[in-house]
Amino acid sequence: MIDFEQLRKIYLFGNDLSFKDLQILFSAAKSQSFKKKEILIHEGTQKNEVFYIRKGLVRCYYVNDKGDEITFRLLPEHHLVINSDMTLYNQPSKFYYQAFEATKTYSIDYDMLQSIVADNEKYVSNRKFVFQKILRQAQQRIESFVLHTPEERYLLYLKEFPNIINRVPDKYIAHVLGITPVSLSRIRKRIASKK
Amino acid sequence: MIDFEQLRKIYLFGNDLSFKDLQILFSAAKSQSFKKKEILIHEGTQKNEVFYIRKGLVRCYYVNDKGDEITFRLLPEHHLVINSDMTLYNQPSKFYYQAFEATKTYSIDYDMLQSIVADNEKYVSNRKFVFQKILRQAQQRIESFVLHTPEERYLLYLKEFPNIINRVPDKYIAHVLGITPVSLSRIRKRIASKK
DNA sequence: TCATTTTGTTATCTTTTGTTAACGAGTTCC
DNA sequence: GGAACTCGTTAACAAAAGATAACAAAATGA
Repeated sequence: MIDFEQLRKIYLFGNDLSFKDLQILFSAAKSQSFKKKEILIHEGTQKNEVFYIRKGLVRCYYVNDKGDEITFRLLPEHHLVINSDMTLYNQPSKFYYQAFEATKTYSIDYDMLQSIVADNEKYVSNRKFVFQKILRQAQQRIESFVLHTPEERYLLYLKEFPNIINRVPDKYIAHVLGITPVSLSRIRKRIASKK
Repeated sequence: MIDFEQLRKIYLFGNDLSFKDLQILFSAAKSQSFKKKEILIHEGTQKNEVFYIRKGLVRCYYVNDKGDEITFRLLPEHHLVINSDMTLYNQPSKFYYQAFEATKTYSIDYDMLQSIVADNEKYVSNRKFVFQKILRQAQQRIESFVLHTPEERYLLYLKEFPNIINRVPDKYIAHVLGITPVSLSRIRKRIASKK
């Protein structure tokens, strides 16, 4: 059974790609399923695979010197999982990317993707579109750190990712916001007492 | 007199662009000079001009509700000044971009740049290269907020931008790091007392 | 040169955060 | 069903940060 809503979302992820264009990508991509807690990208790996999350939620985290897991970002449906250390620095991944829910993806080797893109003008303009989308997220996140307090940052996150907050423990959100879980708990209490 | 060192830097800014390729760009770009405190991009502007800083230093800042100037980033030579609100959101600029030193630039209208790029395959691959460079900086900055303390963040900034710190007041650096000038002063004292 | 402004530091006080530990409510797993 | 683990909250204390003001040094500008 075809899930048209999902097809539409996938279609809208790109910019002006026809279904035929998407078909080329799909034929090169493979469909994968991950159980909860399975690792998509392992720390230290030099493998450069790009995942499109069809369903589920992926947690990107870093393990520090003390062995603590610091959640760096949370990726829900219709987001891309990219080994950014490989893509940007050609270095092994600092991060683990772990399915936090049962997750279904389409995935494709990064170099393969590049060569497909290079062959098709429409993909090139689409790449620009995707780059811009990623840059928007990055820019917004930096602004939230520079221009806002932790409390404002939390409220902004709630507003921007309402579909994430009830799916993961608060401690993950805390780390994403650059604060500790205890601190987030206090912030929540403070917000509640204001209303 | 041709400044070969500067030519080399400009050349290296791109990826595999020949001098002939650069010439096309140069002929479409204009050379501009800004005195200290002159504004390159005004808050609220919808003009989308891209500047390559040949010489000097540009301060990007935001004016908050109270009228305080919050420095968002500092851009030295061989960096790009981009109206990111226009480029990413098609919205008027939240920020001012101001020459903090006497500054010389090459500039070009963003849409013009896009059409030049679209006409030349080498520029397209170069655009990817520049996007990646910008993304690297963004990623690194986000990591510094999530994974490091303000003190570590300051030390990282010193290491990464040694050519900026002695050219601007510390209070600008403080805001870029997401802390107050008073707090940065204390951090500096703490660091000094450790040694 | 001299007055003005800007900048960095310091002090004081308040608020917030980090750290650690404890507790209870859920959840998971034998 | 019961032991073990996870999670959010709270408490207590220490450390750090924000806000504000005061002050001196440095930079700026007429």
